[in-house]
Amino acid sequence: MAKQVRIKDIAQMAGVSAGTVDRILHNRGKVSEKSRAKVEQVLKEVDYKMNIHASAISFRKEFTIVIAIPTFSPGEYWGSIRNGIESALKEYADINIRCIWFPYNQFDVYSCRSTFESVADLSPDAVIIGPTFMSETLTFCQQLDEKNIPYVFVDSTIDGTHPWATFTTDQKACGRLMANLFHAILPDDAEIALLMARRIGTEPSHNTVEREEGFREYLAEVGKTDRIRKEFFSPLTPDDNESLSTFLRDNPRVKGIAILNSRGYIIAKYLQDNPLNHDIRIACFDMTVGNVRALQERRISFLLCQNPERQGFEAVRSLINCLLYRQPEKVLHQLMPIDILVRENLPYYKQ
Amino acid sequence: MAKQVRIKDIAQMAGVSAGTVDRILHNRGKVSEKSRAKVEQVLKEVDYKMNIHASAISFRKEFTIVIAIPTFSPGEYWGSIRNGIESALKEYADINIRCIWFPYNQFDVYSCRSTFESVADLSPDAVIIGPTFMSETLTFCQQLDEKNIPYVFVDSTIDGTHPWATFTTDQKACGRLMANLFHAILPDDAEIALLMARRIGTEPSHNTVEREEGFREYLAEVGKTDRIRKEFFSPLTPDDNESLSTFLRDNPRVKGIAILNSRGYIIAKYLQDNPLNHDIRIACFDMTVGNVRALQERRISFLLCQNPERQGFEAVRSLINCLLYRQPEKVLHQLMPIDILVRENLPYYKQ
DNA sequence: CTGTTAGCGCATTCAC
DNA sequence: GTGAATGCGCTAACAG
Repeated sequence: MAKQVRIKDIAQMAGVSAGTVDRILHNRGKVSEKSRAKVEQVLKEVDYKMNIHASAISFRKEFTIVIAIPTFSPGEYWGSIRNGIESALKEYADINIRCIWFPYNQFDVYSCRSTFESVADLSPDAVIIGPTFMSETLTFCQQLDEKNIPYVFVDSTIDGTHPWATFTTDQKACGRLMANLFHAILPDDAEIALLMARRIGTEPSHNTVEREEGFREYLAEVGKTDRIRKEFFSPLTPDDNESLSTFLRDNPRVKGIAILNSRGYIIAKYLQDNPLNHDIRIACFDMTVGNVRALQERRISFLLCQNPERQGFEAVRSLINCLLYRQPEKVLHQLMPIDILVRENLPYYKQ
Repeated sequence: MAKQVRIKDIAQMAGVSAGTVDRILHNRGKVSEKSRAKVEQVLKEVDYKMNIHASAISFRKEFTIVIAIPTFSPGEYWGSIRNGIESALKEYADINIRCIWFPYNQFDVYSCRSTFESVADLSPDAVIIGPTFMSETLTFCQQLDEKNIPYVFVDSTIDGTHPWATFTTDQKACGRLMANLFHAILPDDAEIALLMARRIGTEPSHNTVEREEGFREYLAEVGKTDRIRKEFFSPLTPDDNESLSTFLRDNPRVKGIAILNSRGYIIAKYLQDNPLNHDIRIACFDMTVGNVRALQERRISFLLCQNPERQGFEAVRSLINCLLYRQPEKVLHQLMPIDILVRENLPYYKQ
């Protein structure tokens, strides 16, 4: 195994000093054309890989990174993202990172707007954004672009921005996957209910729309579009879902219920309280506490998970790469794996 | 955010020198009871976390670690473990690790025995073992124990040994999961074929036995033990599976085929060449190239994957922790998550 | 047994 | 523009 090449070695080979090589590697400071040419020649010949430990240790600057994601109740999706971020901060505790949380209310545009404004005023070294409002995020990112502050997205992306990296899930693929599962588990003549959470005063979320697209696309491919029965329910007043009873009574061939967000446990609860005389399989998204319990008790059959912890973790990791090493990531837009959870493999995903 | 506590700080607080603190932290060298007590008192009060970068950088010793796992053809299970090991070595390139591969033939006891003997003679700093032969591994580990050489297991464990860590899958849970899936996807009156690969001159592998146990256990729990139809096939001569044809003809209610190892693609190929007049769903283990292709082409419905890359990666990682920091791992016996792969989420797992 | 000291590879500062 | 010098936190060798 060849010995690692050091800055000093490169300097010697190029007949300059270590300082000059450093200036070229990180393009900071002025360097004469002659030196630059010589060093770049050497760099082409040898495979220089910086020693990240040495780099980290002699890097004394403190970074401020701001995390602007929606607020959440314990055990919810955004909580997992936060967990991922925090475990990354712990892992990289040796690097001097000051981290400021700027949560905003994802159901209140004004909250989002004012949060983003304060962040922009603060001029941090980098930002992690969990976007929900499109135009607000766009404006925000333009400000960051102007100030040359790098930012990364978690959960989803906003078009027209220039993030350093994104860590998201392919929502359409999620929808396709959900359809794939139901197609696999249900008898040929069964119908599938697509239960959508009713949102007051807002359109359905971007994620949900994309998932439905994928869901329908897959079923169209296998020639089963006519099996879909779409219906709405109220996630906030679960007991008051009389329409759901009617719907299920009127559609006795519905053998599967797909919920394209994390509210499956509500339907599972409803069915537990108002049992039918035949089996119905439920699938939904995200390892929230409610869903996990329902999965354990077999009231939910499948859970699709988009690795939120990992999204948070990787977001921090990539920003550290950006700030410390200014190395362009190889994968700028990383799509998380979509985990399928059933009761039997659930225990191995906790942690 | 509180500033990191350094060895120097602890030394000052305890009224000793940095050298003494270092000796206590890593219990090397002799320390008086008095000093030890004082330092340990301080350590209890402050939350010391070593700066891994500083540690890594001043660590100049070269480690030799031996990797003793079965040989494999490209794209096979053990190849993924190797990939994981290599990507860990790349990630930790700054640490001076010399790594020697000692592959052995998992179908030849003598190969295993002689390989293990050479490794023991070599006296490396640490060993990664992919065990297949029980008593040979046991003897080997005893030798390592005597020489005080740490070792970790990947894939599976051997009882009676004292590994530093293990990275395996709960094979019984794998079997349960497989049963769970078939239970979910098949109509109530369907039967499930349990196809076992015939091995010449040896008993079925330990993994397979445990998986079958789990498989039967689950079906027993849901009262469907009588749905299992067990049968053997020859993985080495796939075209010569006349008995398979007979079996499937005689058991027309078999709607699912469970294969408890990675040879599902062979059955899928067989069914492609000898089509039946009804649908049969196939599920098996591991993301080998053959299985991945069959999954893409919908000839296999489900693949269960035990994260072999991660096993390899974590094995290296834990050994580095052991050798460098002598920190006991919090999780010594780590069970990998069991991923369920279908055609639609497959793309997001390549990498 | 203990304290002191010389690096590890890199970032940064300061003379030249 | 450039090179030399200093220090980051830790390990290891050495002198007492």
